[in-house]
Amino acid sequence: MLKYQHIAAEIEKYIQEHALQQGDKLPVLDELMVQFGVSKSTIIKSLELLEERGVIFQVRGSGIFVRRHGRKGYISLLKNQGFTRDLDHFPITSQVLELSVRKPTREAATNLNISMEQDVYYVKRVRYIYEQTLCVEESYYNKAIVTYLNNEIVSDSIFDYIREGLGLKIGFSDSYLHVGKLEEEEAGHLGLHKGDPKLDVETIFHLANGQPFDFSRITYNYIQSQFFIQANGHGM
Amino acid sequence: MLKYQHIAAEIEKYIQEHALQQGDKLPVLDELMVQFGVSKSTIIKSLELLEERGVIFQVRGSGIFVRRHGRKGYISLLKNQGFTRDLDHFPITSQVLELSVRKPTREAATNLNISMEQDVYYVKRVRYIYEQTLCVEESYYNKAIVTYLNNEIVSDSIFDYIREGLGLKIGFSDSYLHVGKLEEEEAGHLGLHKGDPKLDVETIFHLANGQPFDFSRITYNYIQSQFFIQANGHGM
DNA sequence: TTGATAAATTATACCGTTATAATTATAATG
DNA sequence: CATTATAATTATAACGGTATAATTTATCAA
Repeated sequence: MLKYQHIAAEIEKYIQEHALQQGDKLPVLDELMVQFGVSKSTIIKSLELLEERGVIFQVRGSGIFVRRHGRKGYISLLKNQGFTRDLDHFPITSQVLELSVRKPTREAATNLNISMEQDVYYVKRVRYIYEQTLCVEESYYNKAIVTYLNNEIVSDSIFDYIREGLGLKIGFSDSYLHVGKLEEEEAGHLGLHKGDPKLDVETIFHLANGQPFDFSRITYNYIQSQFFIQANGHGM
Repeated sequence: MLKYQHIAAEIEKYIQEHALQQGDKLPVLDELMVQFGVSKSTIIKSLELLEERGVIFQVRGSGIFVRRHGRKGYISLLKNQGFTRDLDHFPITSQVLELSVRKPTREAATNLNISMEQDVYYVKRVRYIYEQTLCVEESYYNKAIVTYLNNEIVSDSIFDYIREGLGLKIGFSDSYLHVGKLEEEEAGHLGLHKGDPKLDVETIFHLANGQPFDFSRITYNYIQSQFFIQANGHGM
């Protein structure tokens, strides 16, 4: 693990263990430098990482402060690993409805940037939180990249497997959100009624080298659907 | 304007003017250094900014590449200025339903971190795209920070006024999303029916020094509601 | 006490450099 | 020709430093 990542993790751990609240001040830069025995630029890199993740914010001339969202049980739309992290104190289970190799739909092929003759893994899952259905997920994985999947992997965390099992580096993702009304079939899976509200999230996941490897559409149960986004000033 | 911001803007302009597509390669670091006549760290800072904004991605050992989302007409959930930027080719208009000084609700007071006796500006607007209603927005501005508002400002861009008119620096924001069914009153404003789907987005906007100054809830017309989010690997 | 002014604190911009890791291109090998 | 080894390219990590801008604190004057 890189120095700056390690330091960032240490600082984050410190914040959690000491239950620091929004606005609480952290040690100043020079102090952190001495404390961790690294150069200024390394500390700055760590702090930038934490700022990007929404853990802290920095004010020139003033200091480094804790930033914490108060609401629990919300799913982050930025960490694209979703539930596993945010809802880790909640009992999440998966039911695999289908796992097969097939040809992609036109839409999937376009988003994965492959031809319609190339093979993909198709995965359809229902996710539960407590006894309630959380969402239905349909995913297409480019089989040229994600060469192998089985029921065990798919029941667990596919992304962990891609990282550790296949040794691939996951990069960025583009998500598109739509609100609409449930179709009959979707409503059945979610235990809701046709015409009820739904949130569809389409995401294209890319490797660190820019190749798209996963196109997925998740349909959320509107009753369980709470999301949050932390935006930083630079994007504005 | 800072050097690295200026360079980032130049690079972004270059990408747009030359209509570069996803995957197209930009000049290498050393070349950019020479081209802009600045040090390596400054170029790196510019590229980090563009990466954070989802404009480019970098691959070690390979190069700097263009990243572009293909779909038009989607509202970014990260640039919290919303429409003005994303939909700037679409005719967006506002109708101010109310502008008044009042005491905040308990919820607004909590989120603005003030007491219920302190004054706030209350703004209620409907936003239209083409002839369709896009959303209804209710906002509470801490009057101790946003000292003055009038109808003209509120019809235009409140955030531009806060930045330029009041000289305040806007920092980060926390947004919370819920999907639900429209109430009678909301449906009326949006030209929809009670029980139709809706997306509620609550956002707390902070100044760069961490003070919350605006708490707003936007209810979107589900028919016009298309959003996108670009996530970067570091957050994962 | 108040208000203005100066000083100290603190994060940020920017410079320059060395070392390293990932990728890609090239050469060597069978 | 395919495979492997090597070299070149390229972004990233990490060091250390000076200058600057924003904020907070201390100082002083009224």
